[in-house]
Amino acid sequence: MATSNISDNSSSESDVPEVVIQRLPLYVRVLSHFSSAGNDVISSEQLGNRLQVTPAQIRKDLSYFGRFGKQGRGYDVAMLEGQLRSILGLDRTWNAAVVGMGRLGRAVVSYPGFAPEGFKIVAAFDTSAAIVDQTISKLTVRSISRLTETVKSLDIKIGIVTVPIDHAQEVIDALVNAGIKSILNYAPLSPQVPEGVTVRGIDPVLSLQSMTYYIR
Amino acid sequence: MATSNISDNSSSESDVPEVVIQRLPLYVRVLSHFSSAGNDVISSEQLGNRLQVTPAQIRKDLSYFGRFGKQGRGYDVAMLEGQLRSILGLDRTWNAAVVGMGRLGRAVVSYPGFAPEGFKIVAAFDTSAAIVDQTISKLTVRSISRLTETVKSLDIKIGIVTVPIDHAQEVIDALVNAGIKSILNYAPLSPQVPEGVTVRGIDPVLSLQSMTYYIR
DNA sequence: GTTTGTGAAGGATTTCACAGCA
DNA sequence: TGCTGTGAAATCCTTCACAAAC
Repeated sequence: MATSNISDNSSSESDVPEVVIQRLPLYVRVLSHFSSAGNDVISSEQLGNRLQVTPAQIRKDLSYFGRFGKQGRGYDVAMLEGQLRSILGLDRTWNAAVVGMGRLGRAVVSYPGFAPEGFKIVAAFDTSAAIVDQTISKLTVRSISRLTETVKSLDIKIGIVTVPIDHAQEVIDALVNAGIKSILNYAPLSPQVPEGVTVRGIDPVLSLQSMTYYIR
Repeated sequence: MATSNISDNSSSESDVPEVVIQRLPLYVRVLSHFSSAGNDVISSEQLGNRLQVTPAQIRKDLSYFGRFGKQGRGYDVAMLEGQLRSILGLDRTWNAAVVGMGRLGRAVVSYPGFAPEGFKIVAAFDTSAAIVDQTISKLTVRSISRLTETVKSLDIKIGIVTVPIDHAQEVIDALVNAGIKSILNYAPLSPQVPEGVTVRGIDPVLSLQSMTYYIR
């Protein structure tokens, strides 16, 4: 986990390296800025400059999925963005559930950055009777006992864990039991998950702790 | 980022791979849990099990820094934790400044996870006259024009960027100009920084966008 | 002239496997 | 016996360099 803090337990990967998959969203982001700026063609060198990545790496990464460029010219910005979005599964919306409605969970459900990218938080869970049934950011908090049922009925594919560390593993187990295969984990812990479940950790302390090495 | 989303522009690295440095904080974390649980010896296999890392990798990682174990026995938990903390520079406190006191900045300054790990947020900055001079979580918000002066006077070594994307690069430039070498960036952008400055990005959307590949 | 796509080369990281020590 | 530390091997990832396409 850069920060990393990543755990991919997928079983039979096609054979695209995990690192490549993680760079694609960066490319999508730059392409979308580039097209907003009115450019409709981009070269691997221009794309690389924005991301401090070599042009060769970008071309190699893209070559895992097809031939998207034109020699002598570069890539059509809108087309490449569309292709990458489709490869990543970003050409649809994804429903997510947040578990843990303390300070952090509240911050997450009210974060305005998810929805524009197609990630919709459609349910919020907590154990505390004091919080269950409250309405937070238009979501009625549910008891965690209703997790599996809700995951099914609302077609939830992503779990976001914002509980304190001492309940994080059990919440992750519950999400896995409910059939969730993608988990965004804000708890400062490397959870155990079965094969086929992907966890990404968001852990600012871990990031700080590795940066200090370079300035100590 | 891994969570990825990392940019290390350090110049003359000793020659310890960056990935190794990023795993050390994970080891520290497990060691600290382990010692709270009352164990005083741990093997590379036990440590690896907790983190889904092979024992060989742990031993190899540690071997960059010295010989900390005892054959036939394992590692003294407290000793190893202390050594790793010292290697990472975690045996002291670090002062940090948050720039951008909107929703995200407020969440960051009130996050209780930094202080126990030795990261003290000692200053908060914003551009908006409406916010400057307000007190948020015991910090009086300062005008960004006082950045360099404050970095010096408060011995700030870490910058935390929580401004909107369209001001993020200029804020990062300002931090670099003020002499900051470690930046934790919450803005969804890969900033340009000179050599010798390390940036770690916290970017939940990017994490989600690479997970969907595996479930699409 | 420019820039892609890609085998081949190079470099980096991980894993193996075992000698050596407690 | 049990487990570390570490060269060597294996694997993985990045960069090179150039033929082909526009």
